[in-house]
Amino acid sequence: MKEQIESLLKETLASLMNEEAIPSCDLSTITLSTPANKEFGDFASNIAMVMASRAKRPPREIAGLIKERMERLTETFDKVEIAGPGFINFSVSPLMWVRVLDTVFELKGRYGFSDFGKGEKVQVEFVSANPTGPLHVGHGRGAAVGDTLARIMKAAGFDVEAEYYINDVGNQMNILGLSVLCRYRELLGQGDPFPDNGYQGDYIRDIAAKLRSIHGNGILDMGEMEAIALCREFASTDILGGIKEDLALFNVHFDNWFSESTLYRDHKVENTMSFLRKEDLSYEADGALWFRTTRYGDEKDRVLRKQDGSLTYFAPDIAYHKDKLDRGFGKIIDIWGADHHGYVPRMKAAIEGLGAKSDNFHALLIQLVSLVREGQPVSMSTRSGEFVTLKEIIDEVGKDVCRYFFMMRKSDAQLVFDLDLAKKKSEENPVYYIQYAHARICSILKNAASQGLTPDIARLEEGMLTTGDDLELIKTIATYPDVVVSCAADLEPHRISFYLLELATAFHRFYNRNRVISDDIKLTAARLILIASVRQVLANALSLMGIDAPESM
RNA sequence: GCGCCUGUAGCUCAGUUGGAUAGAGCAACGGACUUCUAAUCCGUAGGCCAGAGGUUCGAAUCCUCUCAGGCGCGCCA
Repeated sequence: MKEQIESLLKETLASLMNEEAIPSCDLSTITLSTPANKEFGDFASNIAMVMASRAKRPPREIAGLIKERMERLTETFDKVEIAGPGFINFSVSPLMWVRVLDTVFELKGRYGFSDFGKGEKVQVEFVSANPTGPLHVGHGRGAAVGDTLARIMKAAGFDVEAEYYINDVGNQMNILGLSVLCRYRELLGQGDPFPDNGYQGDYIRDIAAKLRSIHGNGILDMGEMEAIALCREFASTDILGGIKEDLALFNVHFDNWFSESTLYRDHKVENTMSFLRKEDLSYEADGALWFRTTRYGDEKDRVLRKQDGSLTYFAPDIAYHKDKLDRGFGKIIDIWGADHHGYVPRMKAAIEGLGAKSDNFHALLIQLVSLVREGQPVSMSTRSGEFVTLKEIIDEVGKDVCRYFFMMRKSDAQLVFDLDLAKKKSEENPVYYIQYAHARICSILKNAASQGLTPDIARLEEGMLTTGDDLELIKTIATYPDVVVSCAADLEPHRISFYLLELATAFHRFYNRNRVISDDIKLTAARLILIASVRQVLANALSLMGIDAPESM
């Protein structure tokens, strides 16, 4: 709806500009706002005030010209008014609003989809946890945000690929191998001291036990390097399998799993290094190799290859992002923990050095999650193996609650996850509030069906649903596509959770004040169409969040 | 010391990129079940948008400074 009105406004402005009645300006920057106060109509434009200074005429005079043209569109508008310093307020006619329901019925599960993204190739990379241990709560938030964002951007017309980057190279993998080997030897009565920097969690013992049941004590006879390598490969495969299971349980989907080791195998790291040297973006100093990131605004140059000859984490990461660019993504979105924010300028510099624009790259930073149980913080530290896994939380509170809670805040705000609240099946828990609205509607529809009544858009009579709560509900339904677009455009998927709350609230209010099934046959038919539309939109929005829409509760 | 994020009702947070009288939900208080699910609804109360300047028709939003909290400033990953 908003889009329709916007394009009408733009047409009007374009014709006024042609007549040189108003100064020309960039039409693409024009947007409508929705006034906080209902008395000001459905949409408002400040365009007259923006133009006033350049036109050297009072804003209300310019507003008058626009109003006069727009008013002629009597099918669309009930009234167009000038208010305050020069706002133009549009009240859309109820009949226009009601037509939104035709769209919902026509598009069904695809209502809310658009071609906003115009098929642009986008990659969202998220979670990307090292395969050295199970996913914990913090990964869960990244998973929920990333998966939801990917779904939203698909709906908004982008060509999206969700990717998981597997850091399966480097020292931490050897430490993993060594940790498993030690536990394995322990099982066989050989008590080597456990390494200080080893992975402490019990899952390491489980993996060691699996190795024993497969290999017996055969690994004891191997050379140290060979044994570690075997343990490393077995453990990372096993852990990655577990990660995949947890993500599936969480309804998180990836299109691609990208292994860091393939960057080396396919010489991409090497090629990227020589590319940088050729472009004079790297240089030798103090026995190390540096990237000139300062050329692109970083505060200091960064090391690519250390004095000892090994590469930093940054080096393969540049190769990885070069590979992303080579795959043709116009937007590269990385979802990182907020503690990596110092890494952003460096990566932006790398992107520019590789010949792309820094806007092609977006780092979405996810702030910390802290757990609270019975009012007390639950202590977590990865190093000691004392952490709460994602799976434990899902098992405790359920997938739906978990996903919703992770999306309740904008991602750069810290999140307190209250386990007691999450488990409450009451009004305090927004997930149940929303799902309850969906279930209620299903219940009414079932009830109606038992009386032979089914929602049929063809039987919607003109003039129905044009007032009061009915109209309010329709207006809320109508904003849904705008919400999806705004989430995608601003990379703020959390807004969808607030929209759901708003729609559920509007429905519950409607339900308590109005009857759907009544003696009034025409009104009943119309309201069945209305609530069926609400149900559809609830289901659509929930599905973008990967949350179920239950038919009964 | 430098940089980034945060600061909005008692609590937890929104605020559509600068718009009109700053909004929800909890908690508090008062109401609504013979009626399609009360896991719901209606009403009341609650504010110097951390503070001070500035930019303009107009600021919670942009700029500068101050204060408070969090996080980063490796040839770690």
